[in-house]
This record gives sequence, C-alpha cells and structure tokens, in this order.
Amino acid sequence: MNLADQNLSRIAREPLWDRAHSQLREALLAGRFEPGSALVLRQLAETFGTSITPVRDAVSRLVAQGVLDQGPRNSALVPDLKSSALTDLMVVRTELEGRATREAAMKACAADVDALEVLLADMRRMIEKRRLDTYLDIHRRFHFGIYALAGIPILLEMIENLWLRCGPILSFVVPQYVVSLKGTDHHQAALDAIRLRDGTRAEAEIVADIEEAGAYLLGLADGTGRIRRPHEAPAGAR
Amino acid sequence: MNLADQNLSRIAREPLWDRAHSQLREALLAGRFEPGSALVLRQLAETFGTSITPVRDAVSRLVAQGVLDQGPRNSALVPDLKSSALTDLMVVRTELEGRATREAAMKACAADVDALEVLLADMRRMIEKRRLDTYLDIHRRFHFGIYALAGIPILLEMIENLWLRCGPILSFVVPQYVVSLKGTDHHQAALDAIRLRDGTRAEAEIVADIEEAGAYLLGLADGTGRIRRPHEAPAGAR
DNA sequence: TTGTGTTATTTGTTATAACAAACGACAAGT
DNA sequence: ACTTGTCGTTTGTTATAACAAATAACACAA
Repeated sequence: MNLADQNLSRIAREPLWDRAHSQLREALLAGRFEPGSALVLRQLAETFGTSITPVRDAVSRLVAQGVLDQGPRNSALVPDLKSSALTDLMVVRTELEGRATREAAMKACAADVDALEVLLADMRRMIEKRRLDTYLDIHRRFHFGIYALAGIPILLEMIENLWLRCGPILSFVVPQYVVSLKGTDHHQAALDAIRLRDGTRAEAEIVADIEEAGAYLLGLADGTGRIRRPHEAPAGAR
Repeated sequence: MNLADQNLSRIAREPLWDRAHSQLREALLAGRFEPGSALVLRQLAETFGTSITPVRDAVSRLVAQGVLDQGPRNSALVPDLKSSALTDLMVVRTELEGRATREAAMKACAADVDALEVLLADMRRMIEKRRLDTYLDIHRRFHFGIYALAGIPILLEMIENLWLRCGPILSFVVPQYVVSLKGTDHHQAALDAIRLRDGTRAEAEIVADIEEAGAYLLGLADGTGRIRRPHEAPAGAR
C-alpha cells in the first residue's frame, strides 16, 4: 500500500517548557501581567499543572531574552518600564523596524500589499467596535506582516524581542488614543509607500507611528518615571 | 565599633548556572567551539563538575538568546553560519552599531576618547606581536567602549547578542587580514570623528569597518554557503 | 546485497526531594 | 518606641532518578 495521499500531518513535538514559554509570552504581549509583579515558580507550576522544572525553564528563557527582569534572589519580575528605558527601546525600535520597513518596500509584491490592506481594514473595524484586545492583535500582525517581507529572519527575531519588552505596557494605549490617531494614519501611509516602492517614505511613516505611540506612553509617566496604566482602562489586568 | 573602612567587599551571589553560562559565552566568543558541533548536557556537566541541571539552564539560556541553534531533538548546536545568515547579521549590526556610534559621538567627552585611544595603541601592538587572541579581546573592548558611550543599555545588550552570534566565526579573521587592513584604519578614523563630534562620519567609519570584515568572512564561504575556517590558522580550536 | 524489524545506547525532559538564602513575623531587650 | 535576634516560611537552586524519544548497531529475511 502507498503511504502518500493519506492526509496525515506531521506530529509536532512540543515539550512542556515550550508550551509554558508560549503561554507566558502571549500573556506578556497582551499585558495580562501587572508591571513590577513577581513570577513565582511553584505558583506557575500549579497553574500549569506541571512540576517546577518546565516553568523554571520557560521563565529562565524569558529572563535570558531580556523580556523579564531579574529581581533580588534571581526572581523574575514583570518589567516596570521607566521613561528612560522606554525612550531607549524606542530608539532601537525605530532603528530596526525602520530598516525592516525599508527592506520590505524593496521586496514586496502586489499580493503582499493586498494582504496587508485586508488587515488594515480589519483594524478599522475593530476600532469602531471598540474591541481593543483584538485590535492590538491585528495591529501586531500588520506590523510583523511588513517586517516579514524584509526576508531577514534575524531582524524579525530581534524586533519580536523588542515588542515583548514593551508587552506589559503595550495595552496601555487606550481606544480613545487609537481613534484620535485616525487623522494621521501612518499605517495606511506606510502601506501606500510600500506599494509605490518608496522605502524612505515607508520607513518615515513607520518611525512616526512608533514615535507617536512612544510619546503617548511617555505622557503616562508619573513623577518617578514609571509608566502607569490610565485609570479609565482596566483592560482585564491580573 | 564602626563597620565602615573595613575594606570588606560585597559578597556576590553567583549560582552554578550563571558561571556555566559565562564560561560558555566566553568560549563561544573566543571561537573555541567548532561550528556545527553539538553541546551535550551530560558531557558539559562532567566538565564543569556539576549535575546536568545548571548546565541545562545555561545552554537553555544561550539558545533562548539565539546564540546557539537548536538542532533535532532540541539539542543545542554551535551555529554554522551560512552566507545569508552572515549577511543578515551584518545588516542588523551596521544598523545598531552605527546608531550607537552616532549617539556616542554626541555624548563622549575628551577623557572617554583618550581611554579608547589607549586601547587602539594596544591593538596595534598586539598586531605587531601577532597575538591574535589578545588582539581580538582588545578589539572587542574597543568597539564596546564606543557603544557604551551611547548610554543606552538596551542597545548595548542587543549588540552584545549580535557579537555572540558571530562568535564562532569571529576568530576566522586571520592576522594577515588584520595587518593588511592597516592601510585604511576605520577604528582610528571613527575615533577621530567622535572627538570632533562628527556623528555621521563616525557612524560611516564603523559601518565600513563592519562591512569590510563581513566581506572578508563572506569570501571564506564554500559552495554551500558555509563559512569555513582558513586552513592556515588553526587558532587552537577544540 | 538490500531492506526491515529489533535492541541497546544516547540524550533531552520531567518530577521530586533536599538544600540554602532571603524575607517576614514576632518577641525580648534597651 | 525602636532596635535586634530568632524562628518559621517562602522561594530559587541543585542533584538524582525515572522516563521517553531518537539514533545506531545488529541480526535476519528476501
């Protein structure tokens, strides 16, 4: 008998620490962890229903990636971004995401741009429905959709790392802000520029997008430089 | 009795996995691991005289940082850089190290530049003595000395990560090449530009330095794109 | 000789227990 | 009231053993 055409899919091997890592990543990116709070191994292990070994592995990786801070006694803390750290992150983000956008503009074909245009339409729909969480998710896919077009895996990886670092405060951008931004839609402008193969212009738009969001977040800082969640948006924190 | 002025230094807490991590980092950066070879946990554990738990931790972190590749069965492999991966790395390096240099030029004071000038002199001495390993070490300190002046910790951290990724093939730059490069000393030129607060010029010089080294390494690629160690330089590999 | 199933070995994964450092509560002394 | 020492609890670290998946070696059959 012939084994082909059986529609059997490859069985993926995914260790426990890998799944724990993914879940923590996701939660961080969605802002479901309170900045400054500590991640306790035994506590997480109980939540996941595993021993501490795999969670220790996952947390350890996050710390190694700079996504989590290490507090006293090598405990893992959800980063509580200060203004200066945020400013620094923005510098690196504009540099890397700008470059990725420029490369993307040179390599993108019409179909690529069309696919992104769909995401853009979805984003507008989500804003109108005030669905902040799904908006943020599509927003992320839009950005990374552009960066993926650059075709430079390492660059993509590092940008992902930067977003993870911003994760805990990423959800602080409230719907009001997103809506008010509609006047100057850098996303649309960047996409238009990519379609026209204008790398410089596309880069400038993405950089402007990043810097506007950064400026907004910087405006949330209190006296000590801590970026604080705006009170009008609980955002399902935990 | 007064506790001050007892000349007691702070007792550093350094877990086993941390020391293992440091040692592996160092070895990678010095090119003491053969590209493509596998790091075996129990083997390393025996070398370090510990159980596999701390080495697993250390290796796991290195993989999370992208410094080690993960092969089949989640084993850790010393990356065997292909031409394309090297090209990509160079893109990110020029972007990040270029920006860091520009920032450094704006913030450096005379004393900072003088300190770097000393390292530059040391480098020349090491070239003449054909002490490749110490040359590479000082060379690294010179570069990071510049980048540290930018005063952006996150940027520094990411650049360090990029160097770690290049680590295994970094020692492939043979003395002959380094010497032949003396005609166009980008290091000196960059430092001069920094002293003159010419950020644009300094950035260009550092970028040129990176790209020249990159082009040299790219020239070592064989038919499959693998970067191979030049036969005339065993470089104490193991 | 070639292909195939079996077995032994290697090697990463996970759970568990013992351990040690840090932290907090609390009581005693000043 | 404030400090200080002690004890119990919390929590990360390490070693160890059992486990499971992959690989290699090998024997047997076509």
